[in-house]
Formats: sequence, structure tokens, C-alpha cells
Amino acid sequence: MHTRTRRYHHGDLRAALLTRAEETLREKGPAALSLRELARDLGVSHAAPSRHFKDKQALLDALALTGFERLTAVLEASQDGAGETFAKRLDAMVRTYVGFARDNAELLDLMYSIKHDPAASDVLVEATHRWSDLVVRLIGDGQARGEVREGPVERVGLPVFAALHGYADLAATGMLPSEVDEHGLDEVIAFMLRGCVPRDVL
Amino acid sequence: MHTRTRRYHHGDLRAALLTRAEETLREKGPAALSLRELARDLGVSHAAPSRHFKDKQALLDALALTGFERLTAVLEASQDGAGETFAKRLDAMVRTYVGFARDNAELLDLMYSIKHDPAASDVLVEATHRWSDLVVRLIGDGQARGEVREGPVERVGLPVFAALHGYADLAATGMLPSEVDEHGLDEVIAFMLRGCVPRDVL
DNA sequence: ACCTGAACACCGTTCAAGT
DNA sequence: ACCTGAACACCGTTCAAGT
Repeated sequence: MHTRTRRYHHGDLRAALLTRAEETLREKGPAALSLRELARDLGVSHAAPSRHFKDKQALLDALALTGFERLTAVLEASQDGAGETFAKRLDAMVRTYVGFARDNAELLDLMYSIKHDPAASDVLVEATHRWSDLVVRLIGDGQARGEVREGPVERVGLPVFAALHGYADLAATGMLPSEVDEHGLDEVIAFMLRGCVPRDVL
Repeated sequence: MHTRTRRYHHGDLRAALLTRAEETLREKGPAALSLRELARDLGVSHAAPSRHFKDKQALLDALALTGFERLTAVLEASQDGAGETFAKRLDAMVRTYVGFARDNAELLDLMYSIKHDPAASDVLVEATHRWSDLVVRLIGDGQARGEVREGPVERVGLPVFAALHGYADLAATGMLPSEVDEHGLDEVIAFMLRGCVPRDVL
């Protein structure tokens, strides 16, 4: 690839490994991710990655962490220009999340598989909390405005999150016939709003 | 384990491989599933499995297929004594599905990962259709009774399925704090019913 | 028909040794 | 501090040969 004579590696092997790992994950799937092939791609010996990641799992953890950081960043950004009403803020968040899931299907899968690993690192657990806090805040604000039914936020928010998580997974893994996926998201958002409706309405 | 002198294998190696594979999947997770270890566990040579499954993927496909068969069986059974109303039938189906997901978390994961593989076999695709037909029938019957809003069944059913799939995944992978999981399912079912409510009500 | 044993090309991980 | 090269114990897959 790059023909300069290299004594060791050109600079930041750690970052290069993560970048290349994500490319491979996206292009060839998680099964094709091998430390040795990564090292080969980057022109270092197969043992070199171990200086930066104690084992393969540590690299996957680090990769998942970058995913959570990017996800929370776009989700937070989605709330900025979204407007005031619960309907508009929910719409923005859901479309952003599903968009991220479509664009990063394999990465999101990795993120979830690591999240429910009991040995997940602290920084990683913290990253997932930042994201669930966003949902909690969205629901809480909606309740404060009288646009969402009363009740403990986790209980009101849980079905919303379940539907969001489920639809994003279906869409990202290509399990929806394309003509369903076309307007499916509109349908899901309307469904969520009906589910959130205050008790005096339904 | 069994001490009888065996010339080759005791009988049905194919079935024994599938049974042992599911045990390993359940106890040690998908990463620990190796053809060679399976063969060792069953006391045959490492090449023996290839007589029954052309490669590892073929064994996983067969395992997923048994999963789909058992899943559709319990789901169909759930509808028998469920009662007449849409609410009761939905309740029965959702609880049965989530129960299956909890009891077979790793297997269900495998089933989904294979389902969205473009090279999925015909019998496997057919098995997944039997299950989506069940959801379609549930929604269609609800509409006929005037208990579910009008519209194309796929469009009405999609958010229900998304929420079901999403909640089952959260519950099965242990991502719900136990005090949330306690009453979470009731909350999700009520949410689904509000989402399905006819247009003249909401 | 069903299984074995050896062979091949891959892994992840470890560790002395090099620069 | 960072990387190499050899070594070890695993994989999946294939194929001649055995019963």
C-alpha cells in the first residue's frame, strides 16, 4: 500500500488497528475479523497488536466504545434543532437512531453483544448509560409538557425503547421487504405516539 | 460417559451432534462451538461430522431450523386456549415469544443471524414465514373483530413485531434491570394495545 | 454407508530477543 | 517503548484409506 521504507510502524498503530478493524467489520462481517489479518493489512508482525490490545476482546471493546461515542453524539445533536414538542423530538431521535443502525449495522451488533457481556468495562457501561439517559430525558420532558402519560420514566420509556431497538435491528439486518421499510418507520413513530398518549386521552 | 465398546458411533450421529451443539451453545455461548470439540465430546474423530454436515455453517443452519420449528409450535399452541379477543390473543403470543427468548437466548440469536443471511436455505426461509404468518393472522383477526385499526396488515403489524422483537431481545440478553423486567412486559403489552387502537377511538 | 488419520492452511496468545 | 520471529495449542476442511 504505502511504499516508504518503514522501520516499525508509521505512527499510531493502535488507531490504525481500530480503523482497519471497523472497515473489515463493515465489509466482511465479524467472522472475518482476525488480528493476524489486521496486522498483515497494516504491514506489521502478527504479534504487534498485542502491545496495544491485550487480546482480541480488548480490541472489540475499544471498537464498541468508539461506536457508543459516535452514537450518543449524533443522538444528542438530533435533539438540538428538533423543536419543542415531544412528537418532534421523538421523531428526530428515532430517525437518527435507525439511520445510525442502517449505516453501522455490524458495529451496532458488536456494541450490543458486548454490552450484555458481564465483563464489560466501566467506560463502556458508562457510555451506554449516557444513551439511556437521553431516552429518559426525552420521556421526562414529554411528561412535564403533559404530552406523555404519567408514570415512572423507565416504565413509560421501556416500550418505546423496545420498539426502537427492535425496528432498528430489523431494518439494519435487512429483514424488512423494501416496500415495507419505505413507510415502516412513519408507522412505528405514529404507533409510539399512540402508546405514549396521556391517560385522559386513552 | 457411556462405557460400551463402540465400533463407530452408537447410532444417530447427526442427531447427537445437534443435541450436543445446542447444549454447548446454551452453556458456553456461540464462540465456544467447535466441530472438533463436538466430535471429541461424542467420541468420534474430528472428521466424522462432515459426513452429516458439509461444513460448520450447515450444522448451524440445521440447529436454527429446529429452533424455528419449536418456536412456531409453541406460538401456535399459545393461540389455542387464548380466548377470543385480540387483547387476550396478543397477550398469549407475546408472553410465549418472550418466554421462548428467555429460555433460548443464544439459540434465538443464532436463528436471527442466520435468517438475515442471504444464503439462507429454502426450508429455513419457509420456517420463518410460518411464524410471520402467525402475526399477520393475529392482526387480521383483530381487524375483522373491529378491535384493531384498519390498514394493510404488514403496516399495522410491523410496529407490534418490532416492539416484541426488541423487548424479547432486551429481556433475553439480560439488558433489563430485574425490577424493570418484573412488570416491563405488562407495560409493553398495554403499549401495543394502545398502538393498535381503532381510528375512531384515537 | 460411515468413520479414521494425516495433512494443510489458518487462528489467538505468549515470550525471548532485537532496535 | 515498540516491534519481530518462533513456538504452542487450537481451529475448519479435505481426502485417501480403512471397516
